[in-house]
Amino acid sequence: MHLEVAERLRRDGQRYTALRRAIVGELIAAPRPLTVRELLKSRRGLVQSSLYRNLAVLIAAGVVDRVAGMQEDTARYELAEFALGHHHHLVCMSCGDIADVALPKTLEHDLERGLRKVASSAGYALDHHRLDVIGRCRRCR
Amino acid sequence: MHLEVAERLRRDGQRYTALRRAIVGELIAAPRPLTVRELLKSRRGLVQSSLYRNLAVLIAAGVVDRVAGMQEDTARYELAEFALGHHHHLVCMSCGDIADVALPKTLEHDLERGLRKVASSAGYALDHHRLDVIGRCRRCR
DNA sequence: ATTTATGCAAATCGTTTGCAAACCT
DNA sequence: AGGTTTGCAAACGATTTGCATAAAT
Repeated sequence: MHLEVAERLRRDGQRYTALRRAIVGELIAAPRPLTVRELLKSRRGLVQSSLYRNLAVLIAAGVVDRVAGMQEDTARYELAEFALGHHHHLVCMSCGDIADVALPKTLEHDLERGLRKVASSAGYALDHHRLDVIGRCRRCR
Repeated sequence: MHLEVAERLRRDGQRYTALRRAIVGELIAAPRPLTVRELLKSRRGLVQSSLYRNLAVLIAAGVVDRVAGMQEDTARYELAEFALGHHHHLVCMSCGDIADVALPKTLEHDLERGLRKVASSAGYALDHHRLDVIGRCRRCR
């Protein structure tokens, strides 16, 4: 994975520094998208501004995706699709927790096809979509 | 529409003040979700804090929904589903513009069914979903 | 040697809150 | 009067930026 990431950064004219490697390592280890606060706690001595700057670089290089939580005041970050595959998010409306989910392939396919049509008939060129499933997690039921 | 809104506020123990009426009026007139900045410009003398407070009241009463834009740093507001019907958003990844769209009924229905299954098998109780279609609008093609 | 990344502190931006005056019933 | 809403200013929290130092090529 690190090799792939390094390659993507190189293609974008960016270095794969120790800090970036550490951040990517955390994201690889995490079972779900992480907030900046979580990332900061995971590594002592990690500085906010550097973290934000590196996340921006990683996003620009297509290595990381920024995803919105329930209350959109705190962003979360996860590895990009090339690493995690296409998926969506289950968001708990009570505690804000997030889990990754994938749709059945046929449904995802139908959806994709429908969206392309809907987008083009509105004059939009479809790039991608994001789908969040809002509900209550096991603990918050 | 204002009658319906008044009723919902009343049910929530809230008044339908002139300011709230004005805000709802703007949202009714708008062809798409509006930002706080847009709402502020639309009415001279409208104060930020009052606007935010009233939006909170309207959201709590189920009259308004808050929706996330592309770069989730600026929220947008629109009338709730009871007024606009269930729909999704086309978001321009270049200019950030937003348009409302609906999926074909059968697709929406299949999606709903699939999501319920996916959610429950992850231990979540489905509440609702949000689907954003990201692309480039006509002008940004 | 020159460019790029980092840490630290200060600045920004959207949003929220405290408080006193205005409003409604 | 008694509780609610409003305006204004200050407070907040997430994110960004300026600048001097450290690291990488």
